[in-house]
Amino acid sequence: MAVPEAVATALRLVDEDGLDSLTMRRLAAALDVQVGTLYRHFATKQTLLAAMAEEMLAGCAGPLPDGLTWREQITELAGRLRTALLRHRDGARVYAGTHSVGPNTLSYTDTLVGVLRETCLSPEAATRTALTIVHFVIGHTLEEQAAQALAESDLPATLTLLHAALDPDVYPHLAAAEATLTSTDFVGHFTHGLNLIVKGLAGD
Amino acid sequence: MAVPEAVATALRLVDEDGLDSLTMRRLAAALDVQVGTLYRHFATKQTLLAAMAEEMLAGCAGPLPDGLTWREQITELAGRLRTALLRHRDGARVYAGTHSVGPNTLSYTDTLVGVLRETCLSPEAATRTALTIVHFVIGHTLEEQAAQALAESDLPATLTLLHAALDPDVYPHLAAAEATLTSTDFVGHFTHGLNLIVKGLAGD
DNA sequence: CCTATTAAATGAACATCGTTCATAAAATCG
DNA sequence: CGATTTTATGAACGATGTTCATTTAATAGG
Repeated sequence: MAVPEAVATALRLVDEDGLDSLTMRRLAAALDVQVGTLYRHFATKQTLLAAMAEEMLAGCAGPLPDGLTWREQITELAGRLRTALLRHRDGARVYAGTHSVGPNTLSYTDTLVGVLRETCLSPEAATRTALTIVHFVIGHTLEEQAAQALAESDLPATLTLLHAALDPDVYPHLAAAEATLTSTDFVGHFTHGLNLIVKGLAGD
Repeated sequence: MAVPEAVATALRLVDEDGLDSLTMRRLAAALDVQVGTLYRHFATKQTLLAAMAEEMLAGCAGPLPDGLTWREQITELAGRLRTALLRHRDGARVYAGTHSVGPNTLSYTDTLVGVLRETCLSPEAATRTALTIVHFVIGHTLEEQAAQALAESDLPATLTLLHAALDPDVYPHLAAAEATLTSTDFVGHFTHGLNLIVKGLAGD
């Protein structure tokens, strides 16, 4: 049994049945191996999940196209992280549940901080801004994939339940916001939030 | 057995031993009740967690002090959410893992959207901005509490491990960012990110 | 006050989970 | 070829979420 194959298979199982269905036993079965064998390569399930999180970020720090403004570079990098998390079912949950310090995660953060330092930011401000962007992407994608998961089961039920709860007398602003809140234009939401953050950067 | 007491007890158990140790059996024991009894009041553990998430947001939508600029109002509301999540151990994980549509969550979002609509934003932009803020707060607080959890166990190990991995030749910008990345000034990080978002709003 | 009906609590069970470990098979290498 | 190390096995342990037939408690009507 090879570790990289195990990680790839685990990600495939998550894609097929969701994170809650990823079981050490199921992974072992998919690898034609006994459960105990997995524990010779991964000390714990958390270790497995961390390796999966690392794998998901492969390529995210790849070279940026030439001729991009630094604003566009930031947008590109943030978009890459979102795309990487979206590529696998429950990807954001996997990533948020671990604290990876592998090379993919490190070089992604390094690249992001590097771009931000070019924008006349102090090292501290650049780092904090990088954290802000990453946290926003994670928070956004968590909710985006939660909505996807909901769409595969309860969608109409939850939607009408929410609609019924939205008494305009009690929640006047939510009533006006319902269309946007229940919209599935996640690209629009993501772009809006990211622009907000990037716009606030280093005037000029 | 009363539902509100059960929720309060569950939150207390989480505070004491962490979310991973919250078990239907342990909660039942703390309530001097049999496990099966819980399932007459909560269809599933997810339902329990959703009720806990709702409870955590109690008071978050309370009236805002007079005389605040809308920027200050937004900062105040975002800070309230962070504080509410921080008040309980693993609070952010509890909240991020559920999709509450209870009155506390609804009126908090309603209030936030309301403040944002005063800033000459369209209903759609106000809603998207509210989502951005909430997602940032959740992402930030998830990591803040993950760091807290780490601090109660592996802190030095992980820190030296990270330091060893930070080869300045491979990650030139991360090396300069290490001090900020490993800092525990979460208020500073939070304020920085929030200001970034708020600054980008409706350039008055 | 007694009874009939509803609500709530019990306790035992089921399947499944993460994890461990002594043992056996396989691979490596001098 | 034989010794040693690496890897895989298979069975087990305790704990978890959830279900359900049964019993107990509470409630309401005559």
